[in-house]
Amino acid sequence: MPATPAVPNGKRPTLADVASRAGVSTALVSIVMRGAKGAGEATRERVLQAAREIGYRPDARARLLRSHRSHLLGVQFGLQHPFHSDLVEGIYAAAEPAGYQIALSAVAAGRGEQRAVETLLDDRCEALILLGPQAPAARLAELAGQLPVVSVARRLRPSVPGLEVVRTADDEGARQAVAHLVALGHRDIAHIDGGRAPGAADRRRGYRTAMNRHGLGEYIRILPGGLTEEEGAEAARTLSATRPRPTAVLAFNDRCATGVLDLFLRSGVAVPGDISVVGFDDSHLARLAHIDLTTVGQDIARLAGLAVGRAVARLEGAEIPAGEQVITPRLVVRGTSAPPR
Amino acid sequence: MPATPAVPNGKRPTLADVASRAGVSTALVSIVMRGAKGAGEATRERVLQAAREIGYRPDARARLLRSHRSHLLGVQFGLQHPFHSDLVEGIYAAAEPAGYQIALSAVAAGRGEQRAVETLLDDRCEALILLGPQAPAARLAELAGQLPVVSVARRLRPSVPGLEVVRTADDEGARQAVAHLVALGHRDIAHIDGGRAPGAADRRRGYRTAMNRHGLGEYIRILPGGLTEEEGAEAARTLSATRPRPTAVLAFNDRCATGVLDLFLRSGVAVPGDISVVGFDDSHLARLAHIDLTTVGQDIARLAGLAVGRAVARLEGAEIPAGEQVITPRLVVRGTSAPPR
DNA sequence: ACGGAGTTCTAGAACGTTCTAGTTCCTTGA
DNA sequence: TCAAGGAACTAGAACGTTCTAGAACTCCGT
Repeated sequence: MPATPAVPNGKRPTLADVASRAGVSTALVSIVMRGAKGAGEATRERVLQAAREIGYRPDARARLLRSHRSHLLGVQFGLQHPFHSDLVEGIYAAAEPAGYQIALSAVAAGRGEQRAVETLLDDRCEALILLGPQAPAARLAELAGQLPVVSVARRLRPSVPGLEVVRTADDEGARQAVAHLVALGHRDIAHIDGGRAPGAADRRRGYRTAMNRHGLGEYIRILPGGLTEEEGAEAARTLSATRPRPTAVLAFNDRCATGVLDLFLRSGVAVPGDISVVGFDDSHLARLAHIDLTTVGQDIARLAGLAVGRAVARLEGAEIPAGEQVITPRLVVRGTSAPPR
Repeated sequence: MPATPAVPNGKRPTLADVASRAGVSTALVSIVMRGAKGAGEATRERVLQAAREIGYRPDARARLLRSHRSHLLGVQFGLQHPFHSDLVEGIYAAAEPAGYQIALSAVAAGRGEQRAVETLLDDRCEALILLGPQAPAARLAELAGQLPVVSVARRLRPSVPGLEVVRTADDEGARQAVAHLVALGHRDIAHIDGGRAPGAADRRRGYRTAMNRHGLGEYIRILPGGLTEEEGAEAARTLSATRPRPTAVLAFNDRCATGVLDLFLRSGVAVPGDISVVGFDDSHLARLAHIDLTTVGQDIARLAGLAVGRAVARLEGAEIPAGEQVITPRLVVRGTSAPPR
């Protein structure tokens, strides 16, 4: 039972408490706690022992207040996006070994991006990592003027000065999906798009150019969709009533594709027998055995690692040209795509 | 364009900067920024103007360091649980009007509860709200000895002293589900459980007692499940091969139920024609038009509000007896339940 | 015996706020 | 005219750290 309350008064133990117990100065305790050099082996042990005994934990806020560096990366993410959850998981994993902490700020109903970013700034984050930000480019530029900012999964055109961008080559992903379907023998391939969501424009463009390149321009059909299951199902409803019905469909993302799958199953359209379905993201969802979705894999760990990497590089003064890191996606073939019959 | 950099040197503007620009003391600026009384109307305007001009934002950490109160609630949640996302959303909404800020700390692969809680403590949170904590009761008790702790959606038995518990009456929920199915005419009702997940034991118990109470003890069948789609699908696979096949199934939660639904659809078992399916949580998932799941609704907004409320009450010194807040769930009947044929 | 070079340690000033205890100045009532 | 009371404002000490100097001590070669 190492951590009994053990505080003289009611307050939380501080450097001074440890110091007086170990019979040294607070400065020395600080040195020991940070693992800095400049303390004798014996004293170090004694201090650590004292700290352990009274259950001392350094006060992160006081620490940050004093030291010029905060080693804090602010991450803005959407609570309702599984893809963001996966990214955050990757960001945690990448930040720890680099010696940085993560401050999370969620975008949710009644809590917009503006607010989310403000709290991060108030917490003195050194850099911002924004997942799929929807804020206008001007706002991002303004932020980028204040501190390093990394935008993940959103293309910015023209590029905002000082802003780092880490994204998947969405157009290339769409091209790969189309190529896969064409190789299977499909010709009539529809696309359910993501409207104004980040990446949607690129995926739409990639689909269109791929179709044209394969000489299938006449089959191009883009249905308004979105990034939720409901919007996918809605588009699928339209699709299933269309004659002739396409033999394959590329959905904006996995959530959207799941909605499509579900509606098809319910209305007796066999997948992949009657129609092939391809998603985008390779989120946890797609990998589930009972969904088993063919999808365009975004390398989430890589995106996260790169986002952290760019932020850290900028912070550590590397004079890298602010720029775009584009990651090539990789098609993951699973059970929802097959030759048309 | 109100927020140009506008800082003399490269640093972020501070109270002193505003003070010298407005020609007053830092103390007065502090008063004005906090909206405290004790400043003249004219000066107040002048200070605010100066602050606006140089783009001043108070430093949250310095502020917290000085003022004894931090008005910070630490929230631990699971990144991969949609139900937690919904709760967090509700917590944000409840905390704001109460004058509290939220610090998020995620539990993810490679980042356990221990670590998540430690960072919250380091940030000097005043109270902890733990969503579905898995930590042993002893650990929770230890925490509760240090600061107010609210455990959401996990029953603790025997009750841990000093710990606040906010939860849904899981057993009652299961009873409602069974009653609904029985009223529809079902007798052979199976339950896919949640193993060691928070709430699972209570739901299991509720199912069992309800079955007995309706004189259906001989039909009791509990399949090992879990809280993910995969585990639900796995159990459904077993179930669909069982003869005689139950005419209804109560799944541990909505994710699990979704897995069940999907497997049934794929294997040609009609829902609700051949078998009725009931979930638990009423998360976003269940409400999706294409899933349309009958489910036991947890009042998420209420749970969140209560969690914040209890934490705040304890902080503001209300000497409420530490105790359990149990919320009665409400069955939401949708499209996956119908009379057996 | 002495100067230099490490080491190990300490005093005290930051960091950007809020808080306590005043001080100054204006009203106002007797 | 004067004290009392309040409003408007300020100086300076906190808060719990880290950082900059420098002090005290040891170890060496000369």
